[in-house]
Amino acid sequence: MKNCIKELRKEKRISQEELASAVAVTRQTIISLENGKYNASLLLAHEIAKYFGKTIEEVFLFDEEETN
Amino acid sequence: MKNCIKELRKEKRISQEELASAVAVTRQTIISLENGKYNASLLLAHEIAKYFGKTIEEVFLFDEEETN
DNA sequence: ATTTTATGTCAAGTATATTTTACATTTTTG
DNA sequence: CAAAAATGTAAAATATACTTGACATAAAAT
Repeated sequence: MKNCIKELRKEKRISQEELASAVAVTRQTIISLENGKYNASLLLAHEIAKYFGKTIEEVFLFDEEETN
Repeated sequence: MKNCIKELRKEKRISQEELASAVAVTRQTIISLENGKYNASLLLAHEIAKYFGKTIEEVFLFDEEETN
């Protein structure tokens, strides 16, 4: 699964640290999500989408082929 | 977070087992989600929503107050 | 009434998400 | 250029999602 967190964050011109505290997680978590190291939980995905005023499916892109 | 998996499933008149295999998880997982024992992962949420032809936010209801 | 099918519970195990801490590198700013 | 701010890496610890298997009860079917 891909996401456009980094792009949305840069549009808003905020740092990883600001986003992290806005959605109540660690900066490490934001880094890992942006760099595709793992997937957000449903709650975190919701918080992030809400923060950017988007829907979950707008922020997280589910390319088919990943029913891993 | 709440969800209307059980309701959607009953509308479609399918068993937990059918849903489970359709989205490639265990029946246990479906039971636990329906009974609110834990939250789905983002990927599973997507699979389930897709299966029912809905968006994630239509199936999973994020009552605010749960930034636990 | 009894067999089958569907739903539920419990507990232990594995996998993955998130935290914490500490440090290295890159980018921005004065 | 030097200092500060932002981004990145790595590893160990904790939390939560998901699996497996075994068994109990409820609902539906014959």
